Formats: sequence, C-alpha cells, structure tokens
Amino acid sequence: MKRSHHCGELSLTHVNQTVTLAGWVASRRDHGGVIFIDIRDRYGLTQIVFDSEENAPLHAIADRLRNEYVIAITGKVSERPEESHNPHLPTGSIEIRAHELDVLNESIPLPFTAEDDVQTSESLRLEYRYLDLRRPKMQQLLQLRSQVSHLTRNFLHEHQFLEIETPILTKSTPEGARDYLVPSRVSPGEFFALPQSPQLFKQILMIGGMDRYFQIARCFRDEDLRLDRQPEFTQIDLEMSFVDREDIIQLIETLIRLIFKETKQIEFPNPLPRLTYEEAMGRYGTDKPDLRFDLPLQDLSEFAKSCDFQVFRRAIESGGMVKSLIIPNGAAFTRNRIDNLIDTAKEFGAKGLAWVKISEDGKLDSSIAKFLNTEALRAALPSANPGDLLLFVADQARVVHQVLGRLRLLLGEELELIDRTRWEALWVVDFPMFEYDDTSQRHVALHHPFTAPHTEDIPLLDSEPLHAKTLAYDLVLNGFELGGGSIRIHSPRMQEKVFDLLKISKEEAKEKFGFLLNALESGAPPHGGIALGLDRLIMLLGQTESIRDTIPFPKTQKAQCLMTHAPSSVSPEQLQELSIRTTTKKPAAS
RNA sequence: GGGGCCGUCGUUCAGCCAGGUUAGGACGCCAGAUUGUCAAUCUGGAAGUCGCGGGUUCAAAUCCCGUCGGCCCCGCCA
Repeated sequence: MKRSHHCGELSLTHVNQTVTLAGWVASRRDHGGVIFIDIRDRYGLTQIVFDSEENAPLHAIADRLRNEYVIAITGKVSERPEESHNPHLPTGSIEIRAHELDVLNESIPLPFTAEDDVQTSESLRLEYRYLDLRRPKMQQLLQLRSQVSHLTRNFLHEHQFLEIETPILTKSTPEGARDYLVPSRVSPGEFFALPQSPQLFKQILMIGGMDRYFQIARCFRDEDLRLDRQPEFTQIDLEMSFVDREDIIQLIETLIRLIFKETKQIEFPNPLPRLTYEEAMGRYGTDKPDLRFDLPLQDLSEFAKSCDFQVFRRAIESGGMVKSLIIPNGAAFTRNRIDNLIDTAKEFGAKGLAWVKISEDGKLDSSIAKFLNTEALRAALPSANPGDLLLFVADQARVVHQVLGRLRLLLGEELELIDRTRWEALWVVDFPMFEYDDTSQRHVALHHPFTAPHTEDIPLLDSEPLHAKTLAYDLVLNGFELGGGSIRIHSPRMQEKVFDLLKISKEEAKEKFGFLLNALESGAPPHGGIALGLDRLIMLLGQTESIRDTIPFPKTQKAQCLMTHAPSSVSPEQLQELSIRTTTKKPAAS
C-alpha cells in the first residue's frame, strides 16, 4: 500500500477519487457505530471515517487504533455532510471513507501529544525529541531552515561561489572562545580542536585561488549557553577575493532580501541603514541596536559640565560623560519602581542612577532637583515633555553605554514600546580595531586579528591604535547580531604588525599562525567575507523564542543532549588507547 | 564561577507561607456506552518513593541544610 497523496492536499476537487494516505493517528473519536481518525503527516491532517454499516470488520480494526499508531488507509474522498465541514482545517471539507486499513506500527502511550499547543516542559521535549519534531511548529521551523539553506545555496551558486568543506578536526586557536578538543590516538597527548569558525581555512582558500567560497558550516564553541547560543551552531560562511566592503555588503543585502521576501514576504528598505559603531554605541548603548523602537540615549555632557550636581561634574572632569533616557509618561512610576530601576542599573554596572520626573506643570520632581537648573535642563533635553521620567547615568563612556543601553531594552520591553510587527535590519560599520583590556593590560582585537584597518587609519596603528577603525561590518536585525565580517589583512607585514600590537610574539605567531603568515607571503589576493548565524536567522524568521527550536537536536544549558545523554563517560580501554587519564571522581562506563 | 525561578500520578498544575487522618483537579491512559465528531460526549477505574540525601519534630510534600536536574540572566562568547 503506497500512499498516493499526502495528508494536507486533498480537497473538494478530489471527491470520488480513491486515494491512499499514510501517517500517524493524531486523534481518534469513537462514536460507536462510526469512528473518526485524524491522520497526520508533515503536510497536514485528514479525517478518515470508519463506518460499521459500510464495513464492519474494518471498523473493528479501527476500534483498536490509538494515538501515534502508524497507519496506511485506502478509501474514497467524500465531501463531508454540509453541517460537518471544519473551517479550521485546510482539508476540512472532505473526509476519506476507508475501505482498507493497514496498521504499519503501534505506539505506546506517550508523554505528550504532537500538537502545537501542548503544554510540556522543554526538558521533556528534548528527551522525546522525536515526538516533539512531529509537532507542526517544529516541522515548519525545520522546513523553513531547509528552505533558507536552499535559497542561499542557489543564490551563491548563481554568483559563482564554490561550496567547499573545511576540516572539522583542526588546530586549536589561542584567542577567542574555548575550544572543544578531540584527542589524537596516533599522536598521544596531542589534540585536535573543533573549529570555532572556518576563518583561517577560508582565507587560505582565497590564497589558493578559489576566488569565491561558501559553506553552511558547523562551528563549535565551548562557552556557556544562552537563549541564542548553542555549543554547536551553523553559519552561512563566505569569502571573496578582489572585493571591497561595499561588494560584500551589497551581496549580503541581496541575499537577505531574497530570503525574507521568499519565505515571509518581508521587504527591507534598499539600501539598509548603516550606523557607525560610534553612532550605535552613542545613541543606543550597544553595537546591536534594536531599532523597532526609538528611545535614544541623550547626551547631557555639555549640560553636566556646568551644573551644580557634583556627581555629574566629576564624571565629566574625569573624562567620562552623562547620558539620559527620556521615559515617556514615566513620571507616573512609583517610587518603588524607580528604586527597582536603580537596583537594576547597579547590577548592570552603574554606581547609581539619578532620576528626575517632569511634572505636568513643567517643574522637576527629584531628589537632585535642587542641583539642577530647570530651564537649562529643559533646553538640554528639548524632546522631554511634562509627564516624562528622566534617568541619568554619569560615568566612563563604557559604563554609561552599557547601563543605559540595557535599561533602554528593558524599558522597551516593559513599556511595550517594541513593535513586534516591524523588521529593522541595519549594518554597523567602522568598528575600532582594538579595545584595551584592563585585566590582561593589553590591546585585544574587537573583531578578530585578521581584520584589515581602514586605509586612512593605518598611520594610527603607530600613534593611537585605539582610534584605528576597521573594515568590519555587522548585520543586525531586531537587536540580534545576525552576522559579521570584514575585509581581511592580506599583507604579511600588516598581519605581523597587528600580532605585534596584540602582544602576540613572533614565536607564538609562527607556532599558531605560521601557515597563514607563509601563505600571505605567497601571493595573497585582497579578500574579505562574512558569516551569518543560520540558527539565529531562523529563530527570527520563524518568530520562535529560542535558538533551540531551530536546531533538531539541541543541547541544554549544561551542554548536554537529553535524548542521547551525551556527553557520557567512556570505557577505560578507550581512554587508555588515547593516552588519557581523567581526574574526576565519576566512574568510567564499563 | 555567581544571581534568580522551577522540580508533586504518564503530562500539566493546586496543596507548602501557617507541619497533622485517605496528597487533589484537569488532560492522557484502561474498561463500558455511544452513527457526525474534530478539545467529541457520558459512566466507571487504575495510576504518586511529593527530584534525591540528611536534619528538626510525636508527626515533613510543607520547616532547615546539602545535592542533582531544567530554564532565564551576569561573567564568558576574538
């Protein structure tokens, strides 16, 4: 019994045809003389009718069906009685009057049903992922993921890209995230690392003359998990030779437009807006601003310079700044709510959070009101209105931006300022090359150490390296970093200089990146590229709340797979073969 | 490494603050009834080591300590 149709396609146009469907029993409604079975597959649901008057032996078999049994049925497509059409179901105008039933497999009673509105814990869903995957929502998300991969592959092939695989067993890289290590049996005591990204290999491919490379690449990072972070994740990774920043931005905008249009009929402005890193940080306190709502940070440093409030003045005098958020209608906040905001600001790293309510008559209501000149403040914040609440942070720029940026997001959520129907994509460009890391007392690369500086900023590398900007670019959507890339360094002298500034010694550079430095000496073309997070892209496109919903077999926050129970201990023999001894107390598996 | 929330029949929750007879509801499951349901309905039934360990107490799901697991966040994620 081979199926002739799937469970989502039959309609009134098929009436009187004899069809065969196969799928899972989604529900059974037993009315005695007649039994209704909903049969489900990836495509939909169809109602099957077993009538004891039409076929008593078949009805008796149907009586034994239970949820999630796998069945095949043959029968005639019939229009339902007029009052029994189900408008909620695409196939709701028809039903199959069965005359053959094949029970292909039975099922034990299961912990939850394969319905979208099933209320169950995520750990149970992960343990029984095969059931969870039967739910229409999960099926749609994986279909969406497949569709996006397909569109991407087609698009890039049309643009002369070669799809090339890079190694999964590779060399541990020193900077950046923690590596997943894989012991080598034939080289006792030595380890491969799983790639955090194909970065170095794709640069080598450019030097190898491949010109345009892409890969839908699995990447691994042994860091703690979050809502939008998994230890293994997938990137749409690409690299191009003989291009500049504009070429790559153009290409990716075209791809993103195609994906959003084809899958969700979402249109973006052309070109996408851009903010420099400095603008993004200054206005939104983050390098991945959510532009679905405004609520910008307001610079009050000029006002603060001459005001009587010492906290503000001192912040300016010690090279810091004062910025403010104007919370519309926030004057109605209770003292308790404001106290909670102050605590939150402290958790975010602020020393304090000053606040001012502007009452309906324009007067200031605040514990620091006596230090503030009302006219000067209103002049400094022309967009503040009576009824608003002003929140101030005075500190070094990094703290001010971090605290107010996060308060902006928090209040945007709480006050429901975020328009969930909007899609706001933008590029953030001109990232600084380095930032100074206080703990290690050295410069660290903001992007990665292979990122090329702006040509006009090259002299700054010697004089003021912290002011040098790079040819890096991040694509941001609704406050999530969708991807980032850069034009790379192709000059071996420049690469050495950057390693030097990062305090990576010649020996270390040679030992870790010798192959890259050699390759750069061997005729490296100018090149650049980008990597887009596929899982996050699907999460946003599919409007699901967690990256785990876009990955068929994700890990929990402890980086474990609840279905297979990986990771797990291994036999002493396996360890011995790998020259490994563990120091944990957990006994090895026998 | 740190902070928060959670853990009770197969599932999802109530009960815990204020300890006390037989731990309760809904869904699911099992049996019976039922010829137009699509959250089917009706009747009956089974089902729990209250995550685990220890402590306090005459008595612990309930209070205390520890521990394990799940989720969210900070740190971390070039």
